[in-house]
Amino acid sequence: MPQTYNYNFPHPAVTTDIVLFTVRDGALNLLLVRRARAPFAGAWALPGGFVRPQEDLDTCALRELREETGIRDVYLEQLYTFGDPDRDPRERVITVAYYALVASDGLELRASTDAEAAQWHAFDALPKLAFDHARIVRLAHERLAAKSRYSTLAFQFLPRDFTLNELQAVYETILQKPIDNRNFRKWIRDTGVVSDTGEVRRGMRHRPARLYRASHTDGVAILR
Amino acid sequence: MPQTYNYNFPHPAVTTDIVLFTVRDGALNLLLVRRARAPFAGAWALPGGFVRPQEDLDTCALRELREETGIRDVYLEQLYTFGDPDRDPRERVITVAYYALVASDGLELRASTDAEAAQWHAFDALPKLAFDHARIVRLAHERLAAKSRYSTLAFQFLPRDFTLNELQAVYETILQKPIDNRNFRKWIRDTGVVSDTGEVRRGMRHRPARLYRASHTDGVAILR
DNA sequence: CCAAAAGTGTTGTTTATACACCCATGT
DNA sequence: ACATGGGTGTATAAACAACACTTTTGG
Repeated sequence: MPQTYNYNFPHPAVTTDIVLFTVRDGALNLLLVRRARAPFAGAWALPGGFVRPQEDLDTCALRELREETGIRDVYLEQLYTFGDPDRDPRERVITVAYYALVASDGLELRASTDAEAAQWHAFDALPKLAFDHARIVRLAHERLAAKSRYSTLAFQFLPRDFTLNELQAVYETILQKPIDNRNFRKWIRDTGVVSDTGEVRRGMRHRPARLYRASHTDGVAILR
Repeated sequence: MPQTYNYNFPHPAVTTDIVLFTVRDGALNLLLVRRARAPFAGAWALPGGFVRPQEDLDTCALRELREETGIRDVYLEQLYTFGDPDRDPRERVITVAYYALVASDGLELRASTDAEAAQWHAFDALPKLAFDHARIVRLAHERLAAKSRYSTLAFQFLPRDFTLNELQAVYETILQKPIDNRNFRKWIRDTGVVSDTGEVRRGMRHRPARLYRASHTDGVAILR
């Protein structure tokens, strides 16, 4: 006989959903999982799931990401809480949405043999999404673009060491517009958020690029 | 026999809490209610309460404000969701925090005879607050100050018609620092967010001040 | 020597800051 | 007439935007 949990007034279910971004081959991508069960069986959805009784919201988001995609060590930030009474046809489900950023280099998705496989999708060619997830994705992207303008958020898409042109390419991808590279280099250097490692990246068939890394140890610095 | 609500996995309770700001006599104030029941009986707390099954989160916040304080027609915006498993000693309670702004002129609090009276408190002389409400208040104030710099949020503290010096005083209150008034007037006029009503405020024992009102019909405009 | 990306300065424009006096009214 | 807050301009500094050529490497 299954255990039940009883309350003397109605309680909604609470989930976290995560919009995980990365930049791969110069395109903004995000991670979706294919739903195995109804509702929206077979549709693509954001990774996420129910909050456990003794679990912090951030912890829940990280756990769900790890369980559904095998990915850990992401930059994670709360986005917004969606609580439309009818957003899930089964029962009242309030979702605390997060967005997360991860560098794509050396990133392995969990073996994707089963039906609940996680896959990267190009941001500008997304499939139809389950629930109100399209709305969540839209808001996450707005926040990503807005916050990139005044913080080092975008650094999270790159490995520890990177060239300034790689960083610029990330900004161009996020903001969806070209940036003047002299102005970009001046800006990024004047803010003091990168330090020259002294190393260069060789082996390309052109002039080697200096390697930089973020000056701040971890997290995201706010500029201006 | 009381009705119970049964689920086959644990569900947290969900509340909304509202940090309602106003500016009264040149000071930033916020509305607190005194708790009648345990936990924290007798302590001051943010107005708020449980989300009903068929109720949107925003609607819940507005309803709780109305019920506990009699106040309606506020500017309301979601702030952050707090879900520390131990933030409420009774059971797991996740709260979706909001902040709200209201003009203080002609504002009547609900009759405050009972123990659950709502009262305005000066922001820089707040009593100890119940739960994690002090943390919520701190975040709300940071957001208020930050967003005032690039939006017309602060207009919400004033009635429809106002003088530029009244508006400046509101900004000085929020930002906690003096502003040069020639620069302020230039800024606010160049952004085009106010229009001259042609009216003036007379009866003061000094030169009458021109009255302005927000150019945008309602809501908050983003500048820059 | 060629292709490819790395790297570098100057100028004009816009935006932010600092600062002090006259004006219109009510009493 | 005087006290009170309302109202105005200019000069300097800082931030931002536009723009094109030289350098270094690998093949």
